[in-house]
Amino acid sequence: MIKWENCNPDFYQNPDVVSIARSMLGMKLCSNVNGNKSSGIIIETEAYAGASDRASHAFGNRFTRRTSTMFEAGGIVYIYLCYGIHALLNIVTNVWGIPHAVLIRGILPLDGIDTMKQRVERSAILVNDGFGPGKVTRLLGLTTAHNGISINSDSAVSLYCSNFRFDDSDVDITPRIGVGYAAEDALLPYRFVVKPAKAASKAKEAGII
DNA sequence: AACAAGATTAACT
DNA sequence: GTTAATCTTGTTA
Repeated sequence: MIKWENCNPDFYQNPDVVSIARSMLGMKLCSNVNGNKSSGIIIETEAYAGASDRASHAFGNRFTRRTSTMFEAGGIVYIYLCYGIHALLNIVTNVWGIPHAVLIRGILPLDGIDTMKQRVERSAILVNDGFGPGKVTRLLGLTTAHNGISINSDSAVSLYCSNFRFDDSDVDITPRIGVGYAAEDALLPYRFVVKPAKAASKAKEAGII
């Protein structure tokens, strides 16, 4: 039986955003919006290393109304609109003043399936319906209105750890998606993926599903 | 004040 | 494989 515990606040302060992105795989991401609770196991992440990373909105410490969220101390969410349609969810990391973030690109749907069905107007939720950064926020009911809120059990967004981990052999490490404009930084191995079908079978073995 | 581009998705052919 | 949908943001004038 898996026991989920509130993520330690220190977890978000770690200076190594790439290692945080890897260790978030297998953790449980929960939302509580208008009293509707839902959750999923994180199966895909990307690290964005702030000032030194050409793919980051905060490259060169660019500080604007939008990026200001990332300069806050780790442990809050950065949610922005992409292509005018999709809300993308990031976990802000590192200490105040260093704009690191981890983009949540995929979850395995877990709790609150009925709520998710309503949100996507479908009669069923499949294993890959949370695979894709815009689909994550849609399933969880998160929007840009949630930008900047802190991550804890009383918040609309919370994150939980357990002794469950995906093995390295289950994790694909690749360059990040859609950042071709980032010159040499586009090639960095900052994306971590567990394919939905594999994640589902591992979660089943562990008794999570 | 105007404009080009974007950390995407679903529905096409 | 291609493309439309859709709109905020940051940059330039």
